[in-house]
Amino acid sequence: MVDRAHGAGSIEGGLDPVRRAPVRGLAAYLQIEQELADRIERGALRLGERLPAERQLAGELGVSRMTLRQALARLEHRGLITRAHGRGTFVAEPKLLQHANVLRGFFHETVGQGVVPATRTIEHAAVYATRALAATLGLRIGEEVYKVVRLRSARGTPVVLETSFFPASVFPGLIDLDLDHESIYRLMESRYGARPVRGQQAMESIAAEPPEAELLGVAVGSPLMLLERTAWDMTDRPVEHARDLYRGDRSRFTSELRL
Amino acid sequence: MVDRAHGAGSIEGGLDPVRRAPVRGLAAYLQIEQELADRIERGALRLGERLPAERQLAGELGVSRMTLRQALARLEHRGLITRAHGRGTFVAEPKLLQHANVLRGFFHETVGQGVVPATRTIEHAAVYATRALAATLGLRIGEEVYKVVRLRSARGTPVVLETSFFPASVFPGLIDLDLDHESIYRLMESRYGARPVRGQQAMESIAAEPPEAELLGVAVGSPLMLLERTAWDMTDRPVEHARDLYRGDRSRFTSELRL
DNA sequence: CTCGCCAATTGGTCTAGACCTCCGACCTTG
DNA sequence: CAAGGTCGGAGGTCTAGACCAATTGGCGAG
Repeated sequence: MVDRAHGAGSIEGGLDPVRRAPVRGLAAYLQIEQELADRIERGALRLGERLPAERQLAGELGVSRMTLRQALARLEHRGLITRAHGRGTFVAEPKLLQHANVLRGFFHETVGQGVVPATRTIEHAAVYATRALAATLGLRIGEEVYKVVRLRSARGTPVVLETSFFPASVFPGLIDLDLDHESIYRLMESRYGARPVRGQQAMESIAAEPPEAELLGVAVGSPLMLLERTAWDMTDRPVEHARDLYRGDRSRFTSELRL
Repeated sequence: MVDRAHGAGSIEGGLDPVRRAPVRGLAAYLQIEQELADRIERGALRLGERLPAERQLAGELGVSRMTLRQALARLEHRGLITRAHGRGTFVAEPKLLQHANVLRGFFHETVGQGVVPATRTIEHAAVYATRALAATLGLRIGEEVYKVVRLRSARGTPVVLETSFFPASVFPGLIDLDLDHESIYRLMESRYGARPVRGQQAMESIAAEPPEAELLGVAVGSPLMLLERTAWDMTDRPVEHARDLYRGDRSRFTSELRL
């Protein structure tokens, strides 16, 4: 009954249409958002189905319409519902995509969608930082750096050739770990406590040169997407610089923009 | 005085701190959002500066606190302000290094940097929306759409071939205006009061086909960057869909990422 | 039967005020 | 002088009700 963060009023959650498991201390609109999101993602509310009108649903939940609308606004922003003036509120499709490489902000559509990419390590070695690499990673020239080249495939087709550089000073011994069966990013976090949280990237369209063309299984001169990126951890230490070559015919990068 | 979309009450905009240019028909919280966003981006509100308390600011604006909070929530989401429980609301970054193509979030490095691109209009006509275009712009199939194809060059070299579509219902008569000597985006704002504020884009690396190869001055099969984008205005109306083809050897797109 | 208008329904916006929690400055106290 | 409590101001949540605008379906007029 008293499952409020703060504020006046009370949640009753009376009827059946939406019955939250009361969570003490969580704001009413967040509880409602959570419950409705669960129902949608579980499929309890079918795609395209119309929700009860706002006034009615608010009544059933024992909250004011404005409070319910706060929850609905968040669900709409998440893409779980759509609202149409004069018509009603409808369940949208559960968008399960995204996140794996959230850092990129981009979503690589081909590899994405639940398809687990196969990874083949082409090369991994400790090398010495060149002038450009040292500048990028904030190191001195000649400092030790781990280089990892991996070919990732989806559904048996090579999609991207990733060449990554990690500063050895931040990840000592990383090169000796089992990189084939464990995500590098997971290892970064679990063993070194350094996780990329910020990045800068650049994209270019280039023609495939012989070495990468062969690995990616395309003709020399085919269009590739070159994605160069550098990532920093929470304390602004550079943790990775990478040069990724995506097959043009297997890759599409999307992003949202503001202003 | 009565510059309302709908709803009760009235905006007075009394004191000086925030004085909106009243726009008939635009919701109060959107007007406030716009005005505050402008001030922040113009630098009239300095970085880190504290805004007046919500109750005070709402009073000065002649709106209720809940209405003001709607505007503040949107500004916070856009990253223009930060709010701290018990402390206040503060101006975040002015993030205004980008200009003309700000919407893209990307900075087209080659064309960017002070170089004023020359624009040549290849085609401009009123056409009818195909199925795909209608879906993208939220129109009915066959509805009128303005198509504008422009070739932009920097330092005498063609760089990008832009094909844009604008819904005629939003910009009636746009096609008859002087698009060669006036920015389309400026016209959107000054004559129609619709400015893109949000976008979704996708990038692909493709090979040049004969028509665009000739216009861009590259060989057929050369790598190009295909950038498809759709933009919405503040009221979530689609205002543009574009398909841009950049020369791969003259373009590099950079972006910042979080998380 | 068709067209157009009207009314009910639904989401969109707004209000005025209430109580809660967090934060920080200030003051009291040991 | 340091520790701790108090209190005012800030944002966070919530309400009950009002009017506006888009949509839709039914009903009446032609």
